Amino acid sequence: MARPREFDSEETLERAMTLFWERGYEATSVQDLVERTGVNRSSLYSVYGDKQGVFLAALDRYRDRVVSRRLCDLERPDSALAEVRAYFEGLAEPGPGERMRHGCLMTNSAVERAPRDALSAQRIRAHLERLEAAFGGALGRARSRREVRQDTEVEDLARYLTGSAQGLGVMARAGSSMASLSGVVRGILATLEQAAARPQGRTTSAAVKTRTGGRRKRRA
Amino acid sequence: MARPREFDSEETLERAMTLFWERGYEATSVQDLVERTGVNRSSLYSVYGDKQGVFLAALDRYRDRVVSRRLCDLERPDSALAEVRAYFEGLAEPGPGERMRHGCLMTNSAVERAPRDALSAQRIRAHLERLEAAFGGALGRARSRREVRQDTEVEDLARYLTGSAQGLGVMARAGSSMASLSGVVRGILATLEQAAARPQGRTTSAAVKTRTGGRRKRRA
DNA sequence: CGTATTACGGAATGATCGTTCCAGAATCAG
DNA sequence: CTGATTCTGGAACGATCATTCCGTAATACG
Repeated sequence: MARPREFDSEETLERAMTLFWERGYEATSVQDLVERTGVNRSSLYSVYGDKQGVFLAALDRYRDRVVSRRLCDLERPDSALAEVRAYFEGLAEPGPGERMRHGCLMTNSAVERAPRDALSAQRIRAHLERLEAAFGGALGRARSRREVRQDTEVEDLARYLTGSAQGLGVMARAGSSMASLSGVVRGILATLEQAAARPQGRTTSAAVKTRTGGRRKRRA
Repeated sequence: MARPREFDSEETLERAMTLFWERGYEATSVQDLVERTGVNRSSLYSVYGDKQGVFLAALDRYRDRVVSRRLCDLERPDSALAEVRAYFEGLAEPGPGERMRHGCLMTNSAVERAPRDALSAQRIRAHLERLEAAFGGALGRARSRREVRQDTEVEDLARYLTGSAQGLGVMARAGSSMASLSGVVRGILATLEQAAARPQGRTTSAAVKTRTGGRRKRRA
């Protein structure tokens, strides 16, 4: 009915998200957002209401794009141990555009925004529950398929993996080298596999490969 | 030689530290510091130089008081598996004054300050290395004493524990319930113990309690 | 074409930011 | 007590903060 928008809201949100990801909420001014997105102040305010609105929209985009892409395989209804492993191995890879150097926007926001912004806190809580559910689902199936021990405490393990993922984000943002991050991931995976591996598997005795002959380890 | 100070620098730093711990760096204004510490702006600036100076002093105090107290047992030259366990169990306890609800100042600063402040980043890096060294030392001795398997990758395990501790701080700050935090700690410990326990230990066969008769699990 | 409607560009708002400055109060050496 | 020295209280600084306002440009409908 009237003058159409001149800016692409996808592109705008993407840039805003990246900016918040890099600098955090408080250290990002509206002026910074204007300059980075190329969108005028008035337009930003008319679309998103205020700075918090831009941030929440950016956080939602992060969830729907960045997080969902990483969790895609893990959240499939047939995911199991291999997908858990792949998720963490993916976290230690350079990734496109060195974005991981800034950590995880959810983790960063959990630290900086959750205690001061109820709406952010709500989204972050939901994200953590989503992560835990994804791990729990995969681990539960892994147990059903006897990829891990039958007495594995799936809930505890899922919680531990959720926490470990947050820790990885913190260390990445603290400037840990990629080698060091890989070390943490290796530690997480090694620990997970040792904990979950069927006890018969690692002994030197002859009683190996009983029951289902399923694979036990992927990496040589 | 002249008029003496009217404020106690110990008390001042303690309060500044608590404030930064609660709100983070950017969300804490110098005005907030003045009001919380009761010290005048001029005095704050004459003693600490600027806001960053106050923050760094607060961060150092956090390291020397809060962190050192928690790491005290773990850093003893005879610490081993029990001290690692005790460290994480201590993290899930309410603690004095509900301080843990704000997470860990080091972790918070790693996220908010490290990418933007080289001096903070340096201290945080040192802190992470300190944590890793403490875990590594204890785990190394645990291996020497055959409390854990001989093929335990101590370095990987230490890195994983360091990361897990950061993750705990994030979740605490995100508002996770104490029960949930306990679950994460339980997951970390269970995973650690499963990973480190001698493989013969958990089988249902009769070959239990061979070799050194050391305990394997504390919690029933 | 004319007009209603929307977006744009940028100036202007008051508040708050970190920091500085200075006059007066308080303490010491002599 | 006197004078030198240091700390204190608070005003004042310019810069920047998030937000609002408004005149103008650009489109769609009649």
